Amino acid sequence: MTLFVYNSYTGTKEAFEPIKPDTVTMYVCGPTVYNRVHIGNARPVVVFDTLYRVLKTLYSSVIYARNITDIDDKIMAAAKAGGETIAAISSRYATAYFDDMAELNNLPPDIIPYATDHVGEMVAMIQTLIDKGHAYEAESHILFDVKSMSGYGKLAKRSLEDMLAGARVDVADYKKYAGDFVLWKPSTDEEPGWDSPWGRGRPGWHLECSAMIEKHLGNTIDIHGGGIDLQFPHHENELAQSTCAHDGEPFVRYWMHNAYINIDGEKMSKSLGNFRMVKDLLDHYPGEVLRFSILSAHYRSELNFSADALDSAQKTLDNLYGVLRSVETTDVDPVIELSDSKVYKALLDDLNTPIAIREIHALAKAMKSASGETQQRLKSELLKSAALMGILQQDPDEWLMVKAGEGDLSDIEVENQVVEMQQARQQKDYKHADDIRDRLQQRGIILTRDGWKRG
RNA sequence: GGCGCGGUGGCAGAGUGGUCAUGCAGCUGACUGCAACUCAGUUAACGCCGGUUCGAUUCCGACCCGCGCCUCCA
Repeated sequence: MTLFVYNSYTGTKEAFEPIKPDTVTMYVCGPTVYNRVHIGNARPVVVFDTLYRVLKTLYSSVIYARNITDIDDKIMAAAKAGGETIAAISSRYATAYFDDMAELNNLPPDIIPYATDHVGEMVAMIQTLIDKGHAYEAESHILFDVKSMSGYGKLAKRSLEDMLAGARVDVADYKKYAGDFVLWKPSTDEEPGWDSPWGRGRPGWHLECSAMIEKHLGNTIDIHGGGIDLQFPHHENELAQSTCAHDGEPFVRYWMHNAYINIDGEKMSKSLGNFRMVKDLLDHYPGEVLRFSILSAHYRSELNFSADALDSAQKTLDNLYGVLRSVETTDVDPVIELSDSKVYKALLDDLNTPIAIREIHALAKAMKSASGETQQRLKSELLKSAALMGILQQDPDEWLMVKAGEGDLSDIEVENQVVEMQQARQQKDYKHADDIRDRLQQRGIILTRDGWKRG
């Protein structure tokens, strides 16, 4: 089986082939930790987590690194505003980030490098770039000399001249060329800083990824992922730094970028208030609903988040879990060849998760009408292929009974009410029975053929 | 101003030069004391205008609309 991925660098879908036959190296840009993360930040995590799961089925070793940017002017501003150190701020929000991502069923990466742990490596890379004639010092800043690199702009597929022609931003006058970007900048005494050959200062944003990739994954990696917004300038500049520091060695074999999540702010705020942070969404929906919503669109398409879409995702998962619950699992777990799975096949085609989800529905439908061994085989295939996307792995009973933000009536109280209602029905005391039903409904209890559920 | 992306049924969202996406919602039927749940079935789309073609939602061009990026500040 071959994985195909869309390579942003070449603009085409390509058969994936790692440098080493059995090992894949993947790096995904993580967050700058100065606040709770936005749902948009969750998309690359969910997308590349899915890719990570798929890669693990194909290669014996997959090394996945996702960084934490813990030095940045935004963090400095937040620290100053709150009277805290940047370490306190970044550590608090990094922990919150890990919690949020875990709620969305994301596997932890193998390596989580922190920028502040790699200042030495960054300084070394700057020195290399200076020595090789790709960087220069100006007014205590070290700048990357864009003109020293041929092919700059190739990842973003734009001409530098075009971009600069239309730029609306003032250019710092110490730059030799307007396109040059900062590798190192000076810190005042009050600002966080590290000693360097060029004085006390701090690194430019793009540098950390180059330095950490070099240290943990090598000069050339297989996959580099992140949001499309990072393509330029962040990834373009990473590419420039790393390539120039390594005398033109290839930096990344496959660049992958996910599109944005759009939020209809007005609509959202009407129904659910401030809705953009993952944490806030988790107050209204289980993490798996958010994950399912993210995966319901192809990662390279823009995705619309709305209360409608999330409610629909919730309903869809409820239905799928309901089907799973209706089919009891026997002791025998049939051996399933993933290679026969249409879900797997869809994922191998550049992570076509909408098709994969369609095939999950097809499996569920087939499973319902099947019986015996066939049914068990279908159930196993359904569960194993859904696991590739990190969904449908919970106990269906728990999923259907317990939902985020519910739970003021205990299970036993509900049971008692249901029994009382059934008795009233048998005695044809329909008024009493309907009263109980209405009361349960108001508390979010839905009666079903074989019992009840919260919803 | 420069460069680029997108407009699919009520909503979300795939895909294809000529038979189905799929899900949620809706509708019809079964079940029910009536409902709900469940089950079976079903309606409905391809921004606008030209062109290519036997045939275009799918290819080409113009137009309209929406969106993104333009360099420490995703």
